[in-house]
Amino acid sequence: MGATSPSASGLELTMAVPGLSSSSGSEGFVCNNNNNNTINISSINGNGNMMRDLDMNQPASGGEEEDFLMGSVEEDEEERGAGGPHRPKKLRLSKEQSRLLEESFRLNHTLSPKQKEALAIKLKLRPRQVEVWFQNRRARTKLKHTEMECEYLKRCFGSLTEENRRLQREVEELRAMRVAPPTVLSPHTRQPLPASALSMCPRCERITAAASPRITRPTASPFHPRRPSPAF
DNA sequence: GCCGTCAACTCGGGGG
DNA sequence: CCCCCGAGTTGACGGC
Repeated sequence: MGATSPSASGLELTMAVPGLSSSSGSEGFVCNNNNNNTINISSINGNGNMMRDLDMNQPASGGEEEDFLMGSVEEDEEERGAGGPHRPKKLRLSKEQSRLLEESFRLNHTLSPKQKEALAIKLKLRPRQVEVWFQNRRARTKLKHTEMECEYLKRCFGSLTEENRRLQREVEELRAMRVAPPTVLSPHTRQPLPASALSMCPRCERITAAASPRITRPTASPFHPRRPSPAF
């Protein structure tokens, strides 16, 4: 589904801050990535994670998307914006990053700290970003599953409603028959069977002797084979 | 302009 | 107390 395909067409990640601990407490961190672009991290959020002033996106310069470190960073763009606390520009993971994340998600839906660290280094993301990606990915998976389950239950509800209606009709018909109940003779004794021994075939809607399959059809059950019921 | 997607956030709770 | 997680929310962004 769409979860695996980031719609980034032309926007690529440019942030690269490998090896930053989420509780390092350092500020004003600046580093260069492979494309000689600078990343400026100038503040820390409440959890001790550095979240602000990360310029992560620039329009791709028309190059190959293989390189997940393309693009450039404008320094301090956030700093002059309104003064208040603003989110950094939205990170769009590159195709390669998404692919690798999906791949590791397929192998494992949760990451150990070591795995997280390794993956973060591999992807040139912060461990926190990898962690968030996995959290969101799990949430998306669960949501998708819930939606599928919901659709399935709706279908079940529909078919059960229909069956309920049919059974109600049968009940009505049986009630009507009580006025003049049919006499079914036992094939063994040739005596009339009690009403409790009778039942209605739902398909042909004939009264049959429920307990003995040999009464009306020697080789089969008194009822026709059931329609396949929805599998739970 | 609206809407869907998604990275990143807050909050509360469980486990060690 | 710390770390991690899930749930819910926010806000940037792209597509229409």
